[in-house]
Amino acid sequence: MSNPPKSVSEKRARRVKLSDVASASGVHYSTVSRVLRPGFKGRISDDVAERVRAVASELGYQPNAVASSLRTQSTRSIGLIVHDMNDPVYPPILSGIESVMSPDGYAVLVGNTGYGVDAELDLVNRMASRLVDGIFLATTRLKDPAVERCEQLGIPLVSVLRQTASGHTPAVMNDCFWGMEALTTHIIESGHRDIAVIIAPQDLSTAQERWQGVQAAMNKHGLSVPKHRLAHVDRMSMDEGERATKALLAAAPVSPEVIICVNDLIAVGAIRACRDRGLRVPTDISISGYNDIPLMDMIDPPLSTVHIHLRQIGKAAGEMMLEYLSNPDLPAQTKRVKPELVLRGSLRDLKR
Amino acid sequence: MSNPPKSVSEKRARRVKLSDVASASGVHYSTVSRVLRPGFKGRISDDVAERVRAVASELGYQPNAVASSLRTQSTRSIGLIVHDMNDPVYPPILSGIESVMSPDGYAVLVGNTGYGVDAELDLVNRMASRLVDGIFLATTRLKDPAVERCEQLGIPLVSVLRQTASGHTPAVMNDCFWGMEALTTHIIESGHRDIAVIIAPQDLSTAQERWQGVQAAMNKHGLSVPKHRLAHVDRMSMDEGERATKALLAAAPVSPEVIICVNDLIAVGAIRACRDRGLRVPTDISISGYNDIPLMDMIDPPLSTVHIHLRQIGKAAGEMMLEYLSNPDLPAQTKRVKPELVLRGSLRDLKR
DNA sequence: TAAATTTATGCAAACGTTTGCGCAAGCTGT
DNA sequence: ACAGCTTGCGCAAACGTTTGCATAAATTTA
Repeated sequence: MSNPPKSVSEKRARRVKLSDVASASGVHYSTVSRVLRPGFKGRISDDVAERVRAVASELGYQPNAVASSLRTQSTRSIGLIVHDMNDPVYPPILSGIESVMSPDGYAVLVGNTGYGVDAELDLVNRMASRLVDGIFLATTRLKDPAVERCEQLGIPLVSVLRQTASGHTPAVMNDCFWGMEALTTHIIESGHRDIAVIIAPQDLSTAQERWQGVQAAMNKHGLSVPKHRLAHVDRMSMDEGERATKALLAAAPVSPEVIICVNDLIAVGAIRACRDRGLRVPTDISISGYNDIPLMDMIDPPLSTVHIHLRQIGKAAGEMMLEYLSNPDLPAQTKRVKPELVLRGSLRDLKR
Repeated sequence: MSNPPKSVSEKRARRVKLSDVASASGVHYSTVSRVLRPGFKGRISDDVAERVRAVASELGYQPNAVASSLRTQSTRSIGLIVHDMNDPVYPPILSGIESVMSPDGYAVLVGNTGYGVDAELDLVNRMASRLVDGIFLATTRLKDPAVERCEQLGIPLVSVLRQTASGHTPAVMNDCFWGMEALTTHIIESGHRDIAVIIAPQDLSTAQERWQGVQAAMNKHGLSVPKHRLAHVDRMSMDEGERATKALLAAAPVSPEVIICVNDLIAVGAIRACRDRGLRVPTDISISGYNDIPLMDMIDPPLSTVHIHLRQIGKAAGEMMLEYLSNPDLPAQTKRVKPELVLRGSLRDLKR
């Protein structure tokens, strides 16, 4: 019946609050608030302000952001939703965003969807519940329920890397069409004709644009990709690239001259699969990637790819978010950042 | 180009709150709270509960986490402090943490210190201000003001990868001493005698243990590292590795047989620097890393290194945090996870 | 059938800020 | 000296929950 005596738990140290500072300096706590609130000017005499500030720092006062948020309806926190932080494209974006938002006092809440569309919507709801001031969505699908939900809730949204079909979402993207068309053109001009392609789900604008870029370049040269030279991956990982490449190599008796991969990780998987099949890269088969993630210059062979300015895109997205936060009625704008061709050793020149 | 559906002065949509649901279902809002609060059992009749739930979902009610946090003094959010998310060791840790904390409703706030100790303390303060329920510190120094601050504030802390000098901090670490000693022993047993080492700042337990591991193995074989075979890096990046290696190669007329690097990124930089100097790896010089980050099996030459179970460490850290959150009086425990030697092509066997 | 107990709900006080409003002083100008 | 202004600060009401306590109704017990 008798309860065991409650253990002498050292409670979470009592935080000093406004009223503590107030009584210690002999003023009302609203005065303390006015003194300490950044960007509050005038209205309080200098000597009082100074005294309050002294007491506050002596007592080690730190504002309670939760209480402040409840009152001001702004949490100074923003969400970043990605497929999987383990994909090396995302950390530089996070860095970029942080570098512009953090100085303004924003904290970043990251969420991984694991490529799930339900998880994505769930994350938006959870972040909305936490009253984030805005959301960066890097998983934007051409038709995306998460985007609709944000609009419905009135949460400022900036789409990163990708864009919706309507194009009505504020977004900072890489120019994937341009990049992939340029890369494909280079490949064709190096003499390749039997071209295989590994593409990603076409409900992502990045995947769609890259595939369209390939097709545009090939059309321009009177070429096209036959069905047996086309493979699909569900997500961006080396394993998926390996699997798709094996399917590709098994689909026809003779292997293609080159495999254009939607992304570097896929390309690395492709290199692995080719080696497994005894094919030398690029002697027997050429391979290209996209993104130019770190280490692509160090692998064997060094990967020819398209360099995306990820950090710059992150910074631009952060700046765009700041704009929308200060002016919610701004019309949606899309910024496209041009990538750069990076030619290394994984592509053979058949002309020589 | 059509214009976006411009809604008139689209304010942030008014959130439906408890009292809305209450008046719509004809009960007091406290009743609604009791019905909706997860884990509240009994006390409310089934028909009322059902009606309230129906109204709530019809109105799309989502609790205001900020208000809830203010009342309950718990934000269900935790902080993760790292040096730099661009270092590939951190994303798997984040994944691991998220995989165990997210199902319990915790959100993760990430902060990058950029290797700054002031930034670290600042991050702790900012997170404390936001009332995070706990902090994962992956930047723990042997003597760390941030750790002290957390203790002082009573914020549950789990140190990840590293440990303080006292060892009194809850922590999940890799057994760096064991790993580096094993690797070094292997290197010595492969016939290497002229061994160079690139180490990191010794105020980090990881760096310290690895260096001690090297020394222990060498002592056991009657060897030691002369001053001109020792180089230092300030942070973990390829550039730093390249710089340190160049210093190493310039410090003596004859190059060492092997360079043991504190970390994979440093090793990659070392490979680059050696190539720059016209040295072939591993024919002319051997190189080893530590961590086994992704792609280390694909670079040229494939890197011999020590594999850390990063995701597993993240999960263990998450579980430990959950324990401390539910029982703050638990004594500090340190969990060490054993790594694995991964031998690939970057290490030459001088015995054959 | 009254008393005692249980059950289901309402009431109102927190949680720690921010901020509009009001009111004393102190000042200015006539 | 007095009306009007300005300045500096206190007062108290929010913000949207959670939760101890009170209470009315329903049920059981004596």
